[in-house]
Amino acid sequence: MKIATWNINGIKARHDNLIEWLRQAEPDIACLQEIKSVDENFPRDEIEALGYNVETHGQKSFNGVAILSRLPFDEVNRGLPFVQPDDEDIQARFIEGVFSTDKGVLRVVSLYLPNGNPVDTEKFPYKLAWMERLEAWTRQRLELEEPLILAGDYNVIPMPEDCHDPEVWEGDALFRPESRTAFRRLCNLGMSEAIRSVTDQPETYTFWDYQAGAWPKNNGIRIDHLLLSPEAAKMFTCADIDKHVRDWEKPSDHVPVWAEIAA
DNA sequence: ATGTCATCGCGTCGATGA
Repeated sequence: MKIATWNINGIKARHDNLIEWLRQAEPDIACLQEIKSVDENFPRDEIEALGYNVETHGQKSFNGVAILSRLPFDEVNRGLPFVQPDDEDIQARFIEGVFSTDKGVLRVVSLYLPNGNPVDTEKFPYKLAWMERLEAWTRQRLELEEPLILAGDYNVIPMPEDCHDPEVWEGDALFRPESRTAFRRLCNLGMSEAIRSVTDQPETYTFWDYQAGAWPKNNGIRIDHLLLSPEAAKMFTCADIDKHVRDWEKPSDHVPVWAEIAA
């Protein structure tokens, strides 16, 4: 089973690219971020025609996540649960789907972690608080001892080798020690990272800025990740990045990342 | 670390977010 994640940077702008990629890559489950659309406007018909069930958690203009799945959804949960009762999450950044496979239950999350810049505004503490909530949620889910995959745009550069020039990223919310530590804490719960399970190569990127010729210069960063619970990691077979998609007409600034598990 | 892009609001561009 192939599970992919892709920040498409707007479903309206990326519709044709998404359809083409689904045809070529044939993921069983595709987690999308930044659909930038309300649920009613998400173009489900053509995607459903390709054999996918579609569940979205959208909002107007910004954010928005979705899961496309060949397997039917047994359960869908929208929004990362609150830690504080007054901490109402109005930003659509989290959706969980539950599926039944031959090997049993499979849980997949599509998440879009807050960017956190500029760091001297309320955006950075919001990012860190969101990561704390994600860690608490994950800790609870791990008690179920089920295959669980957290896929999405984490807006975190885990290590210096995950960017072209670490000095440039010094102080940025994507590379701040607090962000990296929070990501590491999540991994240390027992979640393993799909791409780093198959390669330790530097310059393994998932995002290239639209600006300053970042793509032709390969000035990229690795911020899209798939984290696997121990039960999912046991079934893990391979992972890769669909880098070629960045060369298409009207590309997203992110490319798809995928993992395959024997289920 | 800016050679950009997507979205919205009502406007043919500016603000905003990334």
